[in-house]
Amino acid sequence: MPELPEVETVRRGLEPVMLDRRIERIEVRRFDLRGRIPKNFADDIAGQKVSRLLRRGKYILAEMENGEGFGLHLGMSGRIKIQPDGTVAESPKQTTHDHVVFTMADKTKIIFNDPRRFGMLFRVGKKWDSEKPFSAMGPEPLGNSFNGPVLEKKLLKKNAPIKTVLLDQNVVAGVGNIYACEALFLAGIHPTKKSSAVRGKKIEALVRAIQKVLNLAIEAGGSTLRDHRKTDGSEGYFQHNFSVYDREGRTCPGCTCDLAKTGGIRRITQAGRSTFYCPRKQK
DNA sequence: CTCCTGTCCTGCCGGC
DNA sequence: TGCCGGCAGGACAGGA
Repeated sequence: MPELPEVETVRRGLEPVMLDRRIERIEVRRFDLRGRIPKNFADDIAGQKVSRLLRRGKYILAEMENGEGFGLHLGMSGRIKIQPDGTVAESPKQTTHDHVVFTMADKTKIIFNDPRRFGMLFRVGKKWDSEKPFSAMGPEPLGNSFNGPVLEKKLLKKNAPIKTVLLDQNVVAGVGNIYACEALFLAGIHPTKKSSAVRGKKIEALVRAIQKVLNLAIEAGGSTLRDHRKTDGSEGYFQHNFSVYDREGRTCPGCTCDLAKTGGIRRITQAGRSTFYCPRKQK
């Protein structure tokens, strides 16, 4: 589920309850998420104040007052639930996959829930930027270091289809299956086009398309297909603004095709993932 | 090295 | 209604 906009939505939801607040206690109920939560995780982190709350790609990073901290990845189905002290109890079904519970000094509970357990929770050092997943990670698409020339350099090195390459976090951070499809549609680029064959103005268009779709999705609170929720439990609504994703056989925005003739938006499989595109507008 | 496939895990949806 | 196969927003190992 969570791509950059969903993760950013969650990060923003965490700010008011976690930033500059002390974590009193951490209860890890299940350690066997992806990569396993380190045994000492709770002891290492609890008792400290959160001094910064960042996002890098699809990861949320919490930096503690001693400069170290932790990383959180929501995987496919991860959610963060925030419960003020005294919240009414949830049903067993809602709490079954509550794997980690952070209790803040003011007794607010921050719960990491993840049915599929593809999520990750791990420690990072002061120089997390030069550690494992982050050191090789591509630029932040909404930051200053993402532009045509930077993207072009990366795309030139690849022979895989452009859609597949956009999913590579070392090319650009935070883009996943939904927003790769949407950005390619906006830029008018066919998803099977070879990465290295996307050149010049198309690259500029792709940069703008990625930025546009991510910004719009953040404003909408992300896309809720099944799992994504804001930290208050409400849904994002960008899924209502999809141009092609999950719209096989339907028309794209502003479409003038005869659906009966064209069959509308197509769905193909690339590198094991569904790709949606408009064969008329994407070349 | 690059690229693709399979795998991790659970839940849900559609078809029969 | 009930069961079963297929599919899902991600990341990564391993094989070609």
